[in-house]
Parts: sequence; structure tokens; C-alpha cells
Amino acid sequence: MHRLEQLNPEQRRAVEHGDGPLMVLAGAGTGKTRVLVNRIAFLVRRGVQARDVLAVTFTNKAAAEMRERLRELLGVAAQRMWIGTFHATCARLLRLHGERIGLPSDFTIFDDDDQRRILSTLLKGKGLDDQVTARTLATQIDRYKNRGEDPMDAAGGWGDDILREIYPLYRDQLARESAVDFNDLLLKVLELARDEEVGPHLAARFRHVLVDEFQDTNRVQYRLVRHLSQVHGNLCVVGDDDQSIYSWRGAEPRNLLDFGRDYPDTAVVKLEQNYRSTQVILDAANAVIAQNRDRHEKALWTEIAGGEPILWEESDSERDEADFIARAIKGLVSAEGRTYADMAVLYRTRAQSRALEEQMRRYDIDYRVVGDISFFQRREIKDTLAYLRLLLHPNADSCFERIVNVPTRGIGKTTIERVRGYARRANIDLYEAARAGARGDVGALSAGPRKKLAAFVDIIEGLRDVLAAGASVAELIIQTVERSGYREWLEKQDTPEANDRLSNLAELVSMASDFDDETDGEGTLVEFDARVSLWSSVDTSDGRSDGAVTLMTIHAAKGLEFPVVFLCGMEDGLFPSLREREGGDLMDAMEEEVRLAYVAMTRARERLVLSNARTRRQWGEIRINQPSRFLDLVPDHCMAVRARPAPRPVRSYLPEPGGRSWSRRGQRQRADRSARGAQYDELDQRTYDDDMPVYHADAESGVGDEGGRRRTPGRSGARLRAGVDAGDGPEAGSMVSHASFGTGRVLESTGSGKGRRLLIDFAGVGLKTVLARFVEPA
DNA sequence: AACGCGGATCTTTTT
DNA sequence: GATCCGCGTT
Repeated sequence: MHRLEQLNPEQRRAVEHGDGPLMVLAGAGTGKTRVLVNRIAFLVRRGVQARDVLAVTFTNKAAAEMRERLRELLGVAAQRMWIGTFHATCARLLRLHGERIGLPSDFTIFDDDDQRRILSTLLKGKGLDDQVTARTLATQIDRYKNRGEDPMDAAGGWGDDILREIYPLYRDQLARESAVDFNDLLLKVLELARDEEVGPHLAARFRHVLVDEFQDTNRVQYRLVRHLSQVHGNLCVVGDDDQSIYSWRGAEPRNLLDFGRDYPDTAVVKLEQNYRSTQVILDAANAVIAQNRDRHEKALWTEIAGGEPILWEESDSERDEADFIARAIKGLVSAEGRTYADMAVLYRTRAQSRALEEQMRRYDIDYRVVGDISFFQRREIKDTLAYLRLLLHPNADSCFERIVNVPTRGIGKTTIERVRGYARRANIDLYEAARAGARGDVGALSAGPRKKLAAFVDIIEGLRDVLAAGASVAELIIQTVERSGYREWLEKQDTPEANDRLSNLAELVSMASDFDDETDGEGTLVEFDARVSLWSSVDTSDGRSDGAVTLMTIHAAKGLEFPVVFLCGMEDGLFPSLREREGGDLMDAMEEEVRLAYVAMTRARERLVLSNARTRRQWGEIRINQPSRFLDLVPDHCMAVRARPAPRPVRSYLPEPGGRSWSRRGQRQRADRSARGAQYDELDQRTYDDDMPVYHADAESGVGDEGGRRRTPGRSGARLRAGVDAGDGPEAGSMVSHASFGTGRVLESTGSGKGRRLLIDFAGVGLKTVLARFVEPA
């Protein structure tokens, strides 16, 4: 059996810490996972039962990797450990104990797509769908649930009335369908924790609890962890407050920063030796993160002195930027003998991948996009799962509605409405009502629709027989795709997309086969469904990149490392994003952007290339962006002179220590704290809807000269416009007419060119936002 | 009831 | 530019 892997003194201290709370502050690249894995191995060798160890990771992929490494160290014992994400762990606990709080053990898990669908249906049912989008509502609900609060307590805020009207319906529907959403998984376990019987059991269940990425836990997760470690008091948290990048979904870095307050006798270990990056890269990353206040002071250091200087390349457009990156990749392969797998291109937003992908293809570079729309989010996959879920839970109305006419089998709106009406009157679920309809019990249905409903019911009943006959999960899926007519339907379409969908379904079948093998045929449909629900896009890509360049968002790159990292789209407004966030302080938002930059830079082992584009197409509009303020923070000695654009005034965005924090807009602040005589400018006040420099999309020629000019103080925000000004259309106050909404008065106009939008008060219709090109002066 | 098209929205990040 | 939704047409 292996001995403990090579460890430095701090790592060893963390690994060999005995009982009691332990906090490991682990900077980027300091061997955090190694400590975690070795600590678990250490504990088990000291006599702790594998089944009494709970390790919580951030992603399923991280869990799988941890389990694999433990298997290498400990053998089969690793299989008995509880290793998983918060959500997966909670799902497992709920399968065991959920019935205690009224949750059937075969509950299904609804992802946010399912969630949104239900909310959307409910909103439409109440005629509120023109007021709030399902997405907004879902975000709102999650915000409460992330904090462990009841959405029904929402009051006073904008849209809270609607929230309170819809949420109970949503909650009831989930209960009726034996389903939980992501947040419920955690909240229901908290509920269990309060149960007089199960609660104490859970508190004592695990001898050791270890939590990775602790800076990204939310309040509910924190309470969970507290409870689960309550009796034995062996809680080990590992994290880095500088890498907290998920506060937008409720993560509270305070959980880490204040850990010592809740656990006064905590042993603290700081890991500061970085084994990943060169000195140059660390210097740059440290300089960036140093901007933030309120952090555990850490000083990352490395023995890898010097290193290649950081490159900064500025391009004219996002296309040129992608072209530069593609050529640089080729160049690094031929000049330095790098492989594609050595390299990653990181970006702030998903949308940026398109231009990159185009150039990768053009230069014939193998690439893969991580976190692309999840396999399991694809329509054909979700449709198939909806069939399966309806088998398990005939009362799952949302599943019924999803697939009753997919593939199209002639069951239209009116028929469904009638079935729905019958269901409501008889107080039964939709599937039951459809059966009644097929039997002819629903008076309003004529022979045609009745037959069609009967055909659908036959499909479901037939599949239920297959399930009852003890078919494997793979077999069940094959039968579903066949009997539902899905395969035939797609084959008949014979389009590239339809063929894609077919191969996705084939892939689902083979995943199910793997599942069947893995569980010796004992795995149930419920278990397979649960696994699929919790398996996200990031997890889907297996760690190996098979000789391809990796393209991904910075968020997806957390925890990974590459010899060469390209960080593109370094532009103010894009990165940092500076997008207004609901209810968030702009200062906090900026600090998170800084951390994001820190995370991105510290992914690089040897080479870091930064790039920005002067112009970028966004929402079909061309925008002129200034280089990111983050570029200014990179110390001169780290940067290759050649690539660095001409010097310009340095901006500093942080107020004086102790000074006012950022206000949202309209206030000018000065902060001459930079050594280089910084000049604060108004950049921060820019938002997406006001005076962004914009010009007409159809006048490409204007970009080169004007866009390349450096911003100088006092000239900011000039609007460039090529061609005639006439494209602008009506101003606020004027009367206009619209083909479908009639006449109305313009209240506000935003954007320009093709994308110019008007907020119009239409007589009898109300407020609408309309594209300017669709109205005429009245 | 299926299909096509006009129109609005989207883009920050995900278990 | 892509996608998604609703509406009008067949």
C-alpha cells in the first residue's frame, strides 16, 4: 500500500491534524486536493471507517476524481465513502430518510429547465406571463431558498406580489409530482435535521466531514455542514476566499472568512507554496488580487523563478482576436513543441466561444468546448426522460404536458385544454384524465381526439408493462424511443439536427448500459434519473482532452490548470463585466470580477497570454470597448514589452480605503492612489443602456480609425455614428404607430442603430418595448 | 393542428 | 446572430 504522498510541512500538518475543526486556506495551485485526499487516507488508516467519512466537492467531476485517487491509495474502501456534491449527497440522504418528512423515496429531481417550464405554465395560467418572465421568477425563488428563507416572506419588493401568488402553486405542483428542485434537495435535508428522530441520527452519522471549495458554499449548505458535523466536531473545510466566484448564486465567502468565529478552537493551516505557476504569473495574479480588501492575507510563492513574460495582444475585432489566438496556438505547437492539450482559452461569457470556434476550425485546430449546452439539457434527452418520469409518477403533470404531443401525434391545444378541464373538475391528474378521455368519459371530446389520446395512453401503458417486466434501464429507454415514435419521427426529418438528436439518444442508451453494468442490473430507473438530473455540463466532459485545445468560461476552469492559458476578451464592460446586478452592491460585484481574473490567471503554469479586441459584436451590434482595467494592474516587469499597446492614463477603480463605496451611477469619484498617478474616469458609470459608443452595424468602415483611438479623460462616451442619422427614428415624447399595437407615446429610447429600442405607452395596450425600426411617426 | 414568420430578447457565471 | 415565443395562415 502507498505511503503518504510527498507533502510539505504545512500540507502535512493539515493531513495529520487529529480531531476537531480544521480550516485549510489553500491558495491557487498549493496542493489543496492532494491535502484533502491524503487527509482522508490518513484518517482511514488511523481506524476511521470509510463509510463514516463524508467529503463534499463542488462538482460531480471533482467527486469522481477524488474517489479515484482514494481508490489508488486505499483500494475498495474508497467505494464505501460518501463523496459527492452537496446536491448529490442530499439526494442520497433523502432517499434514505425523506419519507419521514413526507417525501417518497422515488422522488424526481427537477433541474432549472423543468422549474422554469412549470413556472411558465403557472404564470400563463394566471395571465401574469406578460409581467414577469419565468426566468426572473425562478431567480427570485432561488435567491430566497439559497438563504434558507421562505419565498412567501417576500414583501415590498418589485414583483413580490406575483412571487407570493405563484410560489405556493409551484410548491404544491412539485409536491403533487413527487419532485424537488435543486434547492429543495438541500432544504429538505435541513428539515430532516430538525426532525426529532432523524435529526440526531444525521448529526452523528459522519465521524469526519470534509468540504472542498468552502468559499463557495451558501448559507443553507453551511447550516447543513454544521449539523452533519455536530456530534463528532470533526469538520475540515478547505478553500480560498480569493477564489470565491459564485456569490451570484448565493455563495457566501464569509463562511470561510468567519469560520474561526463559529469554531473558536479551529486549527488553521495556510498553504502558500504554489507548485503550479511561474513567478511571473504569480506576481501578476497577486498584483490583481491585491486590489481587494477584506481577505485572508496570503502570500503565494513559488520555487519556479522567472518564467516567460505575459503577452498582451490587442486586436481590432473579436474575429481578429480569435485569429490571433489560433495562430498563436499553431505557433506554440511548432516553436515550442506544445500540444493542443496543453492549451486552454478562457473567456468571461459563453457567447465568446463562437468566434473562437470559427477560427479553430479555419486553422484546423482540434478543440473542445467545455460546458456547452449540457447533454442532459437537450430537448430529445429531456423528452425521453419525461416519458420515463411519467411512468414512475403518473401524476407528473409537467411531464405529461411535455410529451403528450411529442412527437406530434395530433393532440393539439384544444384537446389538451379539454383534458385539463376534466382533470380539474374531477380533481385528478392529467394522465388519468387522458385515460378517461380515451375511454370516452370526457364528453367534449369527439372520436378523432379520443382515438389519438387512446394511442398515447397505449404507449405509456405498454411502457409501464416493460418496466414492470423488469427491463434494464437501457432496454427501457430503447423501448421508449421506439414506442413513442420518437426514433421514426427524427429519422423521417432527415436533417443534420435530427441526426444529431438521434445520436444523442443513442448516447443516452449507452450511458444507461454503462449504468446497468455498473450496478449489476440492480440500478433502478429512479437512480438513473437522479444521476442524470444532477450531472451537469461541466461534469460531462471527461477530464481528458484527447489532444484538443480546451475552450471554456473562467468559471468552468476553476480547479484546472494548463501549461498555456489564453485569457481573451479583456475589455471593460465584458471583463470586468460591470453589468448591473439586482440587489447587489457594485463594489462587491467588482471584487468578484477581480477574483475571477485571479482565478483565470492562476490556471496558467508557464505561459499566459492576455488579449482584448477594440470592437466586438454583441447582440448583433458592434461595440467599442476599452482594454480591461485588469490589464493595467499587471506589473510592467511581468509583461512582454513588444505586445503592450502604447501607454495611456492608468485607471484605478477602487475608492480610497475607508472611503465611499461605489454608487450606481452619476457620481464622479477620484482616487489617485496608483503609483503611476492614476486618474479615475467615468467608465464605471457606463451601463448597457446608456451612452455606449455605438455605430451602425452596416458601416464597418468607420471602425478602424475612430475605434482605435485611445480614450482620453473628458472624451469618454462619444457616440460614433457612420452614415445618416435618420436611422435613429423618433425621440422620447413623440407619437408613433405600430402595426399591431396601434399608436402610442415614446417614453424612452435605448440602444441605437438596428438595435434601437423604444419604450412606448400604447393606448389601450400599455407599456411595450419595441424595436424602433418597427414603428412609424404618427 | 402543423408550419412559417415576425418580433422580442438575450448574454455573465451553474449545482 | 441565434433562439424562442406567439400569431396567423394552410
